[in-house]
Amino acid sequence: MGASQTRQQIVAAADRLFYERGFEATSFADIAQAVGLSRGNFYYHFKTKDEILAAVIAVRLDATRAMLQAWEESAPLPLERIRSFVHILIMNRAKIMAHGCPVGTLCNELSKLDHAARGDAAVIFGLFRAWLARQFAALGRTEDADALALHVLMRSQGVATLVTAFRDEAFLHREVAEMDSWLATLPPPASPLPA
Amino acid sequence: MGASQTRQQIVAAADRLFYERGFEATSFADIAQAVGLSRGNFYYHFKTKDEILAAVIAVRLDATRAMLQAWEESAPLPLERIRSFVHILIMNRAKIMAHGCPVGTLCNELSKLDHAARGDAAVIFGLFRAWLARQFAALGRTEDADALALHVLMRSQGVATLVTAFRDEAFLHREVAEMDSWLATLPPPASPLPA
DNA sequence: GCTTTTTTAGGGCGTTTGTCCTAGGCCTAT
DNA sequence: ATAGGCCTAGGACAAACGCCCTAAAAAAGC
Repeated sequence: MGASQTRQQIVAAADRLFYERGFEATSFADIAQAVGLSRGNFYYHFKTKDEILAAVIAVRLDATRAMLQAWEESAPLPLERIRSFVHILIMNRAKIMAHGCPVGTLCNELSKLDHAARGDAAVIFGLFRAWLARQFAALGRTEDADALALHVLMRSQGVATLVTAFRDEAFLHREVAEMDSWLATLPPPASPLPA
Repeated sequence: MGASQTRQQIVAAADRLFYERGFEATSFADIAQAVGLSRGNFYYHFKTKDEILAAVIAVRLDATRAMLQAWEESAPLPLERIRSFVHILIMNRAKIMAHGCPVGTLCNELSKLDHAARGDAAVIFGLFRAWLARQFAALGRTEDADALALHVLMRSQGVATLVTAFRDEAFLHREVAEMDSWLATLPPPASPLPA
């Protein structure tokens, strides 16, 4: 098997395990076993655990960029695009209920560990933030586009955290519906903030 | 030194370390060192790590109950009481920026570990939820009191997560102000949801 | 077909983990 | 003063951790 293929498999397995179990709780052996590789062979592909983390973050960045672009291509209107973002809460509800938001939980963990890659993980949030801000700007909210973007991001994170804690799917649907109707009452007018 | 005093010191140190570094990342040795005790001596007070976790959760439950009661005693109006809750975001902003919300991050971590105490940690959230619901009910929102409670809880969690990721204090103050004005426009009327 | 490079398996390095035991110091009560 | 129970220190335990080396297999280039 080609080295780059093995590398991709390792990163894919690490990506999944870091999400499901957390970064620290996932060991070299866990990832190796998931890929069906010997632990020792790992060293050939990744010298340190931080190197794997960096690769996982890189692949998540790429995946996020691809997702954002796909949303932009499948939905012409900014409002629809923002809804695409909000609705990942519903699409991924099973995983979110079990393990939370992949981005939020990773950022939290790396913050606690005071890990060097802490900022890199936050860049994934930055991607969503900038993309959402562009959509709000396209809606005419150029003044508070970034604030609105953070507001939407904040709501998603809050819903993800509570859904993980309470496993209450009805709450998730209620809050998504609430965000939808909030978005509907939002358009052009540029008042100080949401309201 | 009395055993119960030592026990309290251990729990206090574990409480702090679990918050700052996370549960898994904190070792017996870390806690022992923080208290100035030998690692081995630990076994006399706590047989297992899970036992310490249970004690920490218990102490957090008590602290939360005490805090909620204090808010109730210092503020006669339900709206003021809810504001007391929202404003812990500002009061604890430094710690939240560094380590997130103690409750939310613990719930997230225990979920990933599939830990037995997972549900116990969520009970802390339940305390806030029930208390907030009572305040909303006192405001006349008996129908959707629980939904409103979860909504406020959700916002706090979202703000905490993003503040940890972006370390953006201005965002925190903006969202708290937004929650304040949302609360102000809320009172008696019983519409389907926030708005 | 042979040589060279890439990829693999397996084991072992030292350290740290959670857990547990035991010997002894301290305080109290008699 | 002495006996007893509470508390502590220090270390030992197997297991697992991240990390590293070496030799063989697989693949590639000539």
